[in-house]
Amino acid sequence: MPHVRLPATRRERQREATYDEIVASAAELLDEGADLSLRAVAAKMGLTAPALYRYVASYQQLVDLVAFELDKAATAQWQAAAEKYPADDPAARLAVGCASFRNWALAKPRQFALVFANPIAEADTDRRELLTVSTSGHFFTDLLWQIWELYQFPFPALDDLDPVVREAVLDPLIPAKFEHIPPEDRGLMWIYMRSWSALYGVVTLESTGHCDPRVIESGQLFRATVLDWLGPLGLDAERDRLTEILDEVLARR
Amino acid sequence: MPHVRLPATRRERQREATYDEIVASAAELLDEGADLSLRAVAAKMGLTAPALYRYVASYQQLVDLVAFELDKAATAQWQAAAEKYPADDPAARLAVGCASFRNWALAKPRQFALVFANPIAEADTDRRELLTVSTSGHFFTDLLWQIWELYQFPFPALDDLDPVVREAVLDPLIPAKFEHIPPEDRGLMWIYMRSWSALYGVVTLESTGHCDPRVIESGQLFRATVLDWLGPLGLDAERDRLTEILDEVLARR
DNA sequence: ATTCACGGTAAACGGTGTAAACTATTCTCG
DNA sequence: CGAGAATAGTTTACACCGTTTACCGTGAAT
Repeated sequence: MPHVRLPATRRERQREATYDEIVASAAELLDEGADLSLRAVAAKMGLTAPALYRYVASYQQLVDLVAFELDKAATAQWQAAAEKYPADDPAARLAVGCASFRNWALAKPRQFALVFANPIAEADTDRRELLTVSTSGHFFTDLLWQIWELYQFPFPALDDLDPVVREAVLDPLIPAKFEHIPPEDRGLMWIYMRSWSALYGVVTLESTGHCDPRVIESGQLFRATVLDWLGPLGLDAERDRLTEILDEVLARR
Repeated sequence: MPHVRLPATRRERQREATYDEIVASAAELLDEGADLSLRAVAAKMGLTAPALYRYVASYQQLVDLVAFELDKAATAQWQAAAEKYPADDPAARLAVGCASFRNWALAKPRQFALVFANPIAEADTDRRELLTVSTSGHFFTDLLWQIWELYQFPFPALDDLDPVVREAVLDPLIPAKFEHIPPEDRGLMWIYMRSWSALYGVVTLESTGHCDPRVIESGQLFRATVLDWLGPLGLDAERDRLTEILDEVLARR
């Protein structure tokens, strides 16, 4: 029985494989330092450009597809690294996750830009929806939730939140595993948004190069930013241990 | 005497004017929502595309030129807004500056991406040099310096800094007015890098749209991020006043 | 067995950045 | 003043790009 994944018809399986080949070819292009283009992807697959339109409605959709899969693949990588620490040590896992995220962003700035710096118009609801299923978002929210379960750090009560923000944390439009968080604990999502903003900020600054290269090399800006969050996450007691873990992963780069 | 600016020869003046027309045309294009392209700029000027190569060696250089001028123009705007508060109130000026920066980034996301999210390879020394003269950087470092003169907030001693970082603050490769800061006070630059990283982070997150639109609309993420920096900048006593100023500017959007 | 959807092709359009060769104007210098 | 050089344009051409249209096999479904 040759590894049945879905009860898909033959044609459907073929189609799925073609999608895989599309993102594989795109990933190759990016790794080679070439720009991502519809025509180049088609050529690499031995297809003519218009053929790709059977799979993707526009160049933008190709980009979104590739971005989604790159995010997924990268997250799997961070997750694997994080799982060197046991499931009952989510703080260590988060430290590894953050540092791995940065390592990836610095190693593959073009891929990072594609996934995380790609402008998304407020009006474009389709592309917004794509955002909500981003794998990396789920990875980080889940870790934050586990840390809270263990360390019970404080977060704002719903009543203390701005009404608009309250709405946003109750029914998030951002990537997050929030379904299992009871509504009254959704203040946690605010902590998530704020910490993600901080992490996203340094990493974007460093990955796009709008920063002194020596500062990037030293990793101090990133390190300081992450360490500032240990307190708010109730991890003060773990400071030394987590710092060591962080430095170890950063050194791997 | 008709406004002599430089003892330039006739041709040089003509050339300068053409440069101005280039950035003006490019700015128009962006404001119209069209993409920036060499050919479109040329067409708008009534020129043929290759003619622009007399002024700019490549498309990338055109982008850099436009980015530089957009940054300059935008900074002038923030500065004008900030100067509604007196020179001896740099804290108020910084609050206005930060909020104006955000307002601009949200109002002109394409321009923001051009100036601040435009990837810069570490190797490209020419483009790196361009960064060091960016107007906005000078604006913010200057304000931070003035705030320090007035409030004397603490900053790390050179000896407490990572050696690589110490090098970077002593001889910065980033946009900053640092010449008048005595070497022993260059720890200030570290505070600048950290605070700029935080400001850049939220604003980029919001401007590129990788964020819940409702959270952007509320301004709470940005507000909270900025307010977190009042403490480190010695502005705790001014908290209420500065918050009011911040909210007033944010409401202008 | 016929129909029809699917996945591909070729050709074409308008757009992009860039290189080369050529030309007209204008400044500079002997 | 006139010759020569530098400057600022042109035309033409090339190789890409995304996208549309019309066309055509093959294979699945009725």
